[in-house]
Amino acid sequence: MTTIKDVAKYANVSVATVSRVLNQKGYVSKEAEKNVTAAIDALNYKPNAIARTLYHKTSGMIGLLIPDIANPFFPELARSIEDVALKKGYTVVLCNTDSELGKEQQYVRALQQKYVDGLILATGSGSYEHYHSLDLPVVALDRFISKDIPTVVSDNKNGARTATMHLIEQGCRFIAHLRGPKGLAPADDRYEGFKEVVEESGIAHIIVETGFHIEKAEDEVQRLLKQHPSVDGIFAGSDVTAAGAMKAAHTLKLDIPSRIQIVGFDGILFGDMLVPSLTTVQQPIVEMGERSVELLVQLIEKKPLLSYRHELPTTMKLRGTTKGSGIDDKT
Amino acid sequence: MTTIKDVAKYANVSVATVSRVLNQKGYVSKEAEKNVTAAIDALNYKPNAIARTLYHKTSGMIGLLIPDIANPFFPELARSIEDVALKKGYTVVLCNTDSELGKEQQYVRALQQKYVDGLILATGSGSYEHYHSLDLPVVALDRFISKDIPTVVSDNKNGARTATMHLIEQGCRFIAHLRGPKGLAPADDRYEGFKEVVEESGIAHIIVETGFHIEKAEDEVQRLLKQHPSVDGIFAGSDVTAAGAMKAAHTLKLDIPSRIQIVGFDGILFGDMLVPSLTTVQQPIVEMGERSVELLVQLIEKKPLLSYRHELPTTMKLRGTTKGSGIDDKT
DNA sequence: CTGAAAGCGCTTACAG
DNA sequence: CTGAAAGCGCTTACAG
Repeated sequence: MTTIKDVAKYANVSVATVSRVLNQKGYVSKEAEKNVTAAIDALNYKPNAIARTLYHKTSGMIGLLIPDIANPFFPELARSIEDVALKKGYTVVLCNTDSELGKEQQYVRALQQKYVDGLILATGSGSYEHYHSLDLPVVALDRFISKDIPTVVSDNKNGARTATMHLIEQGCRFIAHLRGPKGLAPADDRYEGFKEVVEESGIAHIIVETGFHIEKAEDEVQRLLKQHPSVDGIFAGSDVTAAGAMKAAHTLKLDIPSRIQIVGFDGILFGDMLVPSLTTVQQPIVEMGERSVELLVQLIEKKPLLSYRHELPTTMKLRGTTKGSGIDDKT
Repeated sequence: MTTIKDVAKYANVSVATVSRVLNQKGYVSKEAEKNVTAAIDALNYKPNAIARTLYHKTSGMIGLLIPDIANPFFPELARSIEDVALKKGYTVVLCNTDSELGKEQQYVRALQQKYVDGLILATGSGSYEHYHSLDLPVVALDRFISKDIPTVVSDNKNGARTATMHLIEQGCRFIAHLRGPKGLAPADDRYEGFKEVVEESGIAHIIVETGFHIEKAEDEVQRLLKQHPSVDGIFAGSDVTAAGAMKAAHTLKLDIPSRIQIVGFDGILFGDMLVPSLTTVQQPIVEMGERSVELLVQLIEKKPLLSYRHELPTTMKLRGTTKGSGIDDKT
């Protein structure tokens, strides 16, 4: 690799002068600048980012900690984060933690040693104390960590309310909720929203613990529908568990949506690949990714934040697993 | 951050000695070692990876270039790559190129400036010349770049052969192939495998260009099935296009698999979430990721490679979209 | 406007 | 066995 020294020699100036034209700061004569630029071109010189990092203590890298990129909610999120980061000149290091504290700490340590400029946390082992002593900009995404850490979430509770009301409006009289992991704020909020609406309207309901696992959802829904044949609506805590519910309904030969209606949560791409396509609460996944990068960059640049909690609105996506959308409506 | 100097001062030795115990090389007295270790603990010292990188010209990072992490084939691949990399002490930088040469070059440049140790290329704009002048270890994954770049692919041709034969064995008499992008080696190989089998066996067939896009596949298959109602089997070039075919069949109220049978290619997770679950050619995704990291590390460590072409076997995954699997078989 | 020098935090010959 | 010194490739006060 050619270095700044080579360029300086070629242009007949000092390395300081080369550095000045590289960074467009300090005075440089037109003459010198021309020679340096020519030398850079001639030698195809690219400044060494590592040396710069060593001096500036800032690497232009951000760490993205997620549970598992193979979980279909995260690729879309990661994609939008990476896009914005690239635009802002940052590079993204991908870290799959499986929500294990050990892996999380291993990553954080490795990232800190590399002078990453900040972290986006979309994972949580449940214990977050160590992030406070981190002395590193951190943004929580789709998770709540603490009040002094900027948080980007979608409006899970209202999304859940809307979904539940939609099921009621479409005629459901006994609604099950497939509840995500207890203690995980988004799952808890969706549960709350569901509960509020069914209780306000006096609709029969039942809660099933499925986490966010498709197999678990499939098994539990099969059991549920056998035990309670009058269940005619399911509000799943995620699109993945909604897919599990659809499989269960299909196995029991219950038609969707005429016999049983299903609403998911997330709005990930594969919901549209299902048959019928999945009615769901669309999270603003792209905006969530964008906002979290923007906040992180503000933190990195030590600009003041207007707000520490960013709750983005969800939208109902009416498709084939509920009535009244015009699609797949067989009633 | 505490530095090696702080540790040296605390332990009453020189920085050289601290460095020696850090790297376990050179002679250090028991006494000195004890003091240094104690100082490291007391100060919670972590060596600065950037300074090390500057000296060694090796960063412990590898770049992963893929078209789009939101394309459901890549998350599983990225996950296995990241897992193996972590075990081997490497960190993965995620780069979505959209198969655009410009983005690709922008990334490669940024990564080189950061002294990444190597690149895994699972993307291709079609033009690869610039990788030869790169002077950086590179492995091609799911792509062929050139003979002197180690390549990891699955046995696409044989996988396609097996899939096609399976359709024939299950009684198909007119088979369509949804062909992936022309010029992309894996898509071309699958097409070749399909063509060989249908020609050997004299089965009626038709080729439809769908790329790897679900909407395109859905539209084209609808048109196809109207125009050629006797088509009773579809070999899709990917699981995503298979999902498109399933949607089309459903719209036309053609039962799967009794009226039309479908086989996908890839074996990504969501195939099992469909109803009926998708019969497909399973690529050894995890092994592909593992192998590519192993090869890259061998290259980085300048160890000799036994082979430059690694073709991993696929397996038929019999599920509900073809007959004879025992699942969803309604004939 | 420009260059010599110190420093970012390490590692490793080289002397001793 | 140990330390002083040079060097990895930059940047930026400081003098001039």
